Amino acid sequence: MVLLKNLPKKTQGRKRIEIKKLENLNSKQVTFSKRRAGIFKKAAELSVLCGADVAVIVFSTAGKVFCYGHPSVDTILDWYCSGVTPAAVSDDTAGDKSPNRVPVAEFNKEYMEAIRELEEQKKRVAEVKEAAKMKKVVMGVVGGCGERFWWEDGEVEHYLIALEDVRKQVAARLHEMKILNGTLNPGALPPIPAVHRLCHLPMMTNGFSGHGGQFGGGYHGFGI
Amino acid sequence: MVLLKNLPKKTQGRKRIEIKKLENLNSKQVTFSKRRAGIFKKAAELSVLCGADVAVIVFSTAGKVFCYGHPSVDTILDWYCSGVTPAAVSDDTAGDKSPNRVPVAEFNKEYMEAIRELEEQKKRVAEVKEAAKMKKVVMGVVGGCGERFWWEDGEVEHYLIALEDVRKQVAARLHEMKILNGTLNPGALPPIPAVHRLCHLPMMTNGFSGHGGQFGGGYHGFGI
DNA sequence: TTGTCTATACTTAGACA
DNA sequence: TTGTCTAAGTATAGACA
Repeated sequence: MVLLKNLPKKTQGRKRIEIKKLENLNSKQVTFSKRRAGIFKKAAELSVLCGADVAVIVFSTAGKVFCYGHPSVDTILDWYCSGVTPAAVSDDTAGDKSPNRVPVAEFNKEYMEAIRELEEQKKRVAEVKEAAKMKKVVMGVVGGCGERFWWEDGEVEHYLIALEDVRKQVAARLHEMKILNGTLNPGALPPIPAVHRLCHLPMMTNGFSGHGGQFGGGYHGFGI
Repeated sequence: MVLLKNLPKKTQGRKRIEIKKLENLNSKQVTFSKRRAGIFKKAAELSVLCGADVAVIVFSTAGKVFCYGHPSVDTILDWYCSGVTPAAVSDDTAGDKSPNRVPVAEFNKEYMEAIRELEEQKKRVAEVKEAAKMKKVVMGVVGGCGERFWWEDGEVEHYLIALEDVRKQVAARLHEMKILNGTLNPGALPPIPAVHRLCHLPMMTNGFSGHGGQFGGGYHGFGI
């Protein structure tokens, strides 16, 4: 039975759209805002529900950065970049048969070729590395691509770590709060100083024993 | 009018859940899989619809890494870590009044304090930096946290860049394909070698002129 | 660990403020 | 650029394979 009352609808409601580049600038911006918030919320929910650690980084076409991370974007990036995952830490000399490698050998020929080339490059790097006599120093990158320096003592490292800790706390507190409710506008943030790429967590090379409580208080409770 | 036919429903349908830690291991794992896929799909859609560049990194509690990125996770991380965003590149000496800074001055006292401490740390680092006589060398980190070395010539850099290019292509091709359809299982991936944190894109310190076509062919078309 | 199948809960396009 | 309002398009909880 169909109601023919034909009462005027206030809106047409949501309309299906194709997933393709939005041409209208305004709707593109609006959609970007809404969906970005949606993704952050989903990420936060995944984090809470499953205890997962998540980082989401989004660049708008205008070049603005938006990000979300739990326990913090930097923490996730540190883990990711240093490959601290137990399941992922594999012996690089084991070759494709290692159970820890991605089982994509059959993906396609192109992939196989790339892998081969990758291994070759690795060998070359290893050679050069050895040629460099393995000279080791403590070092870091500060302030951006153009401002590299190095030192051999541990003093500077101390400052850098302290610096990072502070920044982490600030960034984490800022982003974590109320993301779940969509209340906080996860706005553009200042870029992470390159110093954060410093690999200063040698104790984390083979486990995750310290996942949760990096910042003492622990703002796992998304509340507030 | 209510239909009292009372025909047996096949399922109860989706049920509302609280956003809190799932205790049941199995449902936690299932939820993790489904929602993770959902987020990747959303990220891919955002990327296509709005031309945004996105990276999503997820660590399961088991320590597995799952990620999605467009144009690639590494590219996004490079941009993020080096702070190449036009809108985000600000004069660090400008202080909180700089229009490019996040307008969160009023966020709360804690934040203000943290910022203050941050600035102090920065000064200290700057001091030490100067004390180090700004000695500059080309350097990198290869293989992980424990294997640092440096060199002064540009030859090694060449290899490292080549290495990264190859890896980028492989990773990008692997993750981008069919994420939109949820067809490809965005499985756990090998960790990014620490070498990727090398800041080797000095030409990207002040603009985004080369966003899209990093890999020649350009796999913007998610199709296939 | 992933795919399928409902029935629902949740997200969001479009219009407007 | 964000919030509101609807109606409709989607994602997904739970059960099973």
